[in-house]
Amino acid sequence: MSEPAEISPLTLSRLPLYLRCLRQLQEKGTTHVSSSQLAQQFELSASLIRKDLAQFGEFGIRGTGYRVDELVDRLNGLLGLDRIHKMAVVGMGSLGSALARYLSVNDRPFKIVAAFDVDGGRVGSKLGHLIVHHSREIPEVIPETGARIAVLAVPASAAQKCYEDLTDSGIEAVLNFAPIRLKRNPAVRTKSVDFQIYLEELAYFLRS
Amino acid sequence: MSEPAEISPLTLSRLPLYLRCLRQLQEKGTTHVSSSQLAQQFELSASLIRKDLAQFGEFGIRGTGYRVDELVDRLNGLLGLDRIHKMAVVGMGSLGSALARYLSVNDRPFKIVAAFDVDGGRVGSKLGHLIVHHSREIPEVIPETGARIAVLAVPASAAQKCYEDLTDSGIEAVLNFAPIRLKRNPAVRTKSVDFQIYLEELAYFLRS
DNA sequence: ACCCGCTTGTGAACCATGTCACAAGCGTCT
DNA sequence: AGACGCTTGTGACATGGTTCACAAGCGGGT
Repeated sequence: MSEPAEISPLTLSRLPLYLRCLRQLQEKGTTHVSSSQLAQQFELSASLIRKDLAQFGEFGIRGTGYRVDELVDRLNGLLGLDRIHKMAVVGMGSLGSALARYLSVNDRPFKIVAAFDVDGGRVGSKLGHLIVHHSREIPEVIPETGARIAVLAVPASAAQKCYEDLTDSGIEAVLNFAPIRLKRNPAVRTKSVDFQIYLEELAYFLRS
Repeated sequence: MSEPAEISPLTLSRLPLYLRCLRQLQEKGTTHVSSSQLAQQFELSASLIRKDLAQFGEFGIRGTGYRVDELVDRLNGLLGLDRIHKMAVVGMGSLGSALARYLSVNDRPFKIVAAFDVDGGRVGSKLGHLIVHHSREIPEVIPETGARIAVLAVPASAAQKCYEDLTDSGIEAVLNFAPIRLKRNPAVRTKSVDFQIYLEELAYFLRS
């Protein structure tokens, strides 16, 4: 079809999934894969996968399927995973530290370039070869480091303030883990991950 | 209307949000609230909130709004948050430990009653006043403790095996943090939280 | 007792998403 | 070269969710 006008959010959420699966196939040496093979990997319908992929041009080969290498490259480019993404982590409590470790490993193109906290015991300490800054230094340090993504792992009471400091400092995307509904800056892509709410959703199914 | 036939998943995901906001209002001493007041707290439309709430009977008062106390009680009951929910945590790495701390605090009705890992250095250690068991003991310990919810925080390579052990042991709901697409047991409510994928989604918006 | 303002509950229109079914097209085998 | 099997790309349909608009109804003030 035409060029990526605007990917629908649900399609977008599946692309990284496809990509992950394709990389596994790539490592196994598989060169081609059909939509129905992909479909049974995840629990999705083959036609949905085809529709998702067809939005970015026709790179399937009828009768054969998709070339794994080509699809990986294309999706990587589409998602912007062919560049390095610099991230800042705010809040170095147990969750923030775990996330820092968790998100920067692997061959992923996400690198942590700054860390912040307000706790005197943690400010100045080391995260790998990074120094933990005080959160009040966000406005200076963020532009210096060039971070564009921030991971927010502070207590709910501090989250809104930190969020605003970050967005004011030029951060363009935020992944929030504080259990609070942020008042969003519309210019900044903001995604919230709220464990408490997930648990409460699960609890609903256990009211037997 | 009639009794909770089956709540749609999107409605369900908003109910905990409402509840959290309502509890805050309750603490501030607010007795009544209108759908439009709630709407501007989150970024939702008032009519959506009314539709969500109207599914469980009419407890709004026309001209006035909703009674906060009543709504809190009703939603609490609906989500099953008026009982204690026993949870098991599997994988006590940095993420698992952080989650354990994070999810069991507060006045929330979720209590951790068992913890598991495979690492010799961690098995036998203490989590609060709990002992960390070896994961191979899942089939015995889960039924003993009566846990119905499990939090999976193990490496991707171990996740499917652990998931199956858990569901075979009577676990009824799983919150998975391993970066992998689980082959699900249809009898078990399974929710996956995948940080890597969230980051990749955000990266898409940064391909300037 | 009545009126008036405000807010709910809800049917209908609108939109997004996913499913189905099938024509178009590639590759292979004879 | 031609026919066949398989798989994609895609239009038409079905489903589910949200917004809109408004009648119904509560409560306070006169």
